[in-house]
Amino acid sequence: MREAAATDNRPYHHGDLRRALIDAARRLLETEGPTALSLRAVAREAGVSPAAPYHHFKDKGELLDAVAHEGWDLLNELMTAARASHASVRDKLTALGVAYVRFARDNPALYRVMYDCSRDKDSLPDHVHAQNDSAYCQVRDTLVEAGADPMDEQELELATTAAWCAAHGLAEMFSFKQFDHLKDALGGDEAFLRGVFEHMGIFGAAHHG
Amino acid sequence: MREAAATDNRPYHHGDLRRALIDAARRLLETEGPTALSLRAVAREAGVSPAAPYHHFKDKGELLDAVAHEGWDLLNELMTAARASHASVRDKLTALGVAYVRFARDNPALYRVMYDCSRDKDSLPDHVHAQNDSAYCQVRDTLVEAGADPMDEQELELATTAAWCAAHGLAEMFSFKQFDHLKDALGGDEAFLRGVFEHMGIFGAAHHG
DNA sequence: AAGATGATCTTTACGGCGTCCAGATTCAGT
DNA sequence: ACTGAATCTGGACGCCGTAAAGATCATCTT
Repeated sequence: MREAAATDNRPYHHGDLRRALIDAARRLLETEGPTALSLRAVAREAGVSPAAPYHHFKDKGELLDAVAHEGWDLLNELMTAARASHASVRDKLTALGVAYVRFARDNPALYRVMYDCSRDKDSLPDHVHAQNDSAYCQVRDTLVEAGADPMDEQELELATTAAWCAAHGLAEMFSFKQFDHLKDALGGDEAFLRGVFEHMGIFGAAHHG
Repeated sequence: MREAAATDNRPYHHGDLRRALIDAARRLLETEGPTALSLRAVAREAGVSPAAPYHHFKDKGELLDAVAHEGWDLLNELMTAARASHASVRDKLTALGVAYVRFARDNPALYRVMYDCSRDKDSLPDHVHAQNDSAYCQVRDTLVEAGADPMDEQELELATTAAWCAAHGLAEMFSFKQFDHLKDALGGDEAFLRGVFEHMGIFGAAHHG
């Protein structure tokens, strides 16, 4: 299987295999789900031998880390946009929570990889928690805007952590069919989200009534 | 618990292999972690051939389902006890939340299996959500005690769901080392838990000053 | 220009996995 | 005691992650 075929423009050395592998992994993740995401399948999808990825990633875990990294970046972007597109502090908080859960709903496999990678290391990636434009910091800063005392660091961290936990919990519960009838009764996913947030006293969704 | 005769005494037909397999799985889960939990390893631990489990479980998933089932039962028991051992409604709610997260902290591998099995089916087990003494119903009933209107079914379900999500989110975040400094600053795991719950407006942990 | 060097990719191989199948063994009902 | 069903073993298949050794190619040195 040398070069022979003129149509097979793939050279022996792939241009940017690292990039291609990450893309292939994300493609597989969307189409086949997380259980189908084997290193060999990714290599196959990228049109390369099963051992090729080892020249770009130490092991399967490192490839998944790279995929997860892009997931966190995307989430950070979405939350930045959500925060920016509302005026009042209350609306910003709600929008942040809704954007978070919506991301998890729209990218369930990616969301899972993001937390699975973190769990394997007992640690979230730095750019999720520490970095300035991280999702964590966006929530924290908005809480300060909302009146939290930035001097009382512990309370502020607790409140941000509480918000993060609440959003993550809702994101994971969201897909269970046990809540389908509630979603229907309330008139859709979005209303369900806001309804739950209302009761969490964190994301302060608009209360009706 | 029936013992597995390690000597040559073992009869061809195991007494209760189904039971022994579940116990072996739980033993492996505690000692080796969730990644080491293969069907073959479980069979090995139970002193039986790799194909033997197939006479008691359709596939690996069904064995995990059985393990998860016992996990939910244990969680239900712990929450029943937590609820019963406090007088005031507020203390009951706090105790329920703390018991939940404590269970996840003390049985991380089991907790993981419980939700992985559910996610694979997009559905929580019935006896977790519907059954009368389920964890869900315990929280819901306590919320009614706390003054929630049982006639307003939707609001009650939303509040219970919010509590569930909050507890699950905290349970999953708990192990990340990002929060270690907060735990230390607050004086331990327990204080951290209560601190977060305080901000969730659900489990109504001990009032702030 | 020629050759050496190192990076990249392939081939092959190993052990472990989930699962199926054909036998061996034992139990239960006649 | 005989028969049939239930239970367990041994072996096989194709997948997986990973490692080692060889093939191919880009680049740097001279």
